[in-house]
Amino acid sequence: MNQITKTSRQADIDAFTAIAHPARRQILDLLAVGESSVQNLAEPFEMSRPAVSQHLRVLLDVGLVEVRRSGREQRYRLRAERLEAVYDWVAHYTRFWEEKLDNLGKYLEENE
Amino acid sequence: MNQITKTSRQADIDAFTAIAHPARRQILDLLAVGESSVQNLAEPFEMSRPAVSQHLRVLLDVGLVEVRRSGREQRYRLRAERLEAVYDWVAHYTRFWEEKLDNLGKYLEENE
DNA sequence: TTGACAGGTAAGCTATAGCTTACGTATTAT
DNA sequence: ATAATACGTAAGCTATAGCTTACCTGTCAA
Repeated sequence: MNQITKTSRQADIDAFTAIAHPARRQILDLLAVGESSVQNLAEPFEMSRPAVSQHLRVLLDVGLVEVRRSGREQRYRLRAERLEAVYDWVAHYTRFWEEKLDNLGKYLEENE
Repeated sequence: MNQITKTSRQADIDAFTAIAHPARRQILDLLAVGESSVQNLAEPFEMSRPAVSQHLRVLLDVGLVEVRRSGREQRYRLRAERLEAVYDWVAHYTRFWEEKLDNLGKYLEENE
């Protein structure tokens, strides 16, 4: 369409979409341990390294990771705060199964 | 490929994928209030009713909702427990921003 | 019983996610 | 200088998500 569309990161894809793919969740899990190079991140996967790069790009676009250069490596680091919106959304639903746990608790108390 | 593939619910798509689409999250939000008919669920959306039906089908496939017939209505109801896996995954990451909150708390204490 | 209502599903289309291979570009090692 | 390493990105392909319209079935109302 226009130049901006071409060059800008697409901000319209959100964290929910980013974590929908299992490979991207796994990448985040790896980064939760600590900063890592692409090589390192790509190793556990069956897919090609460029494929992993593309997943990293998605994560970068939504701000779930950040990069810095270190020698000839690109070191990726987690930015978990961007998961907060997801957490907030799901957290609202916890009451549905926690209620049941409460009920179970009551049941156990009353039938002891 | 085979008959089973044709007729069976595809179990390979998980809750993460199901909640990736904003419309499906909104549907779940509506159902969090209470059971509802398709009509009712479809009303807030721009898209056609069949489109909503298809989203409901996805939610049904992953077990996030269940249906029962009531007269000529199909009443959908939330099964939020299926979000527990999602919750568990994201919850692990809360420490990343809660740590920061803790640090802020300490800072405030120490500088009061 | 005939029509209106509620909703699922098939068919068909478009856009794009996700992968591959091939190539370009920094950076370091020799 | 040259080769090797560590990436990113472009090009191109396939599969499918997500939508539409059209049609079908099941239920209640007249």
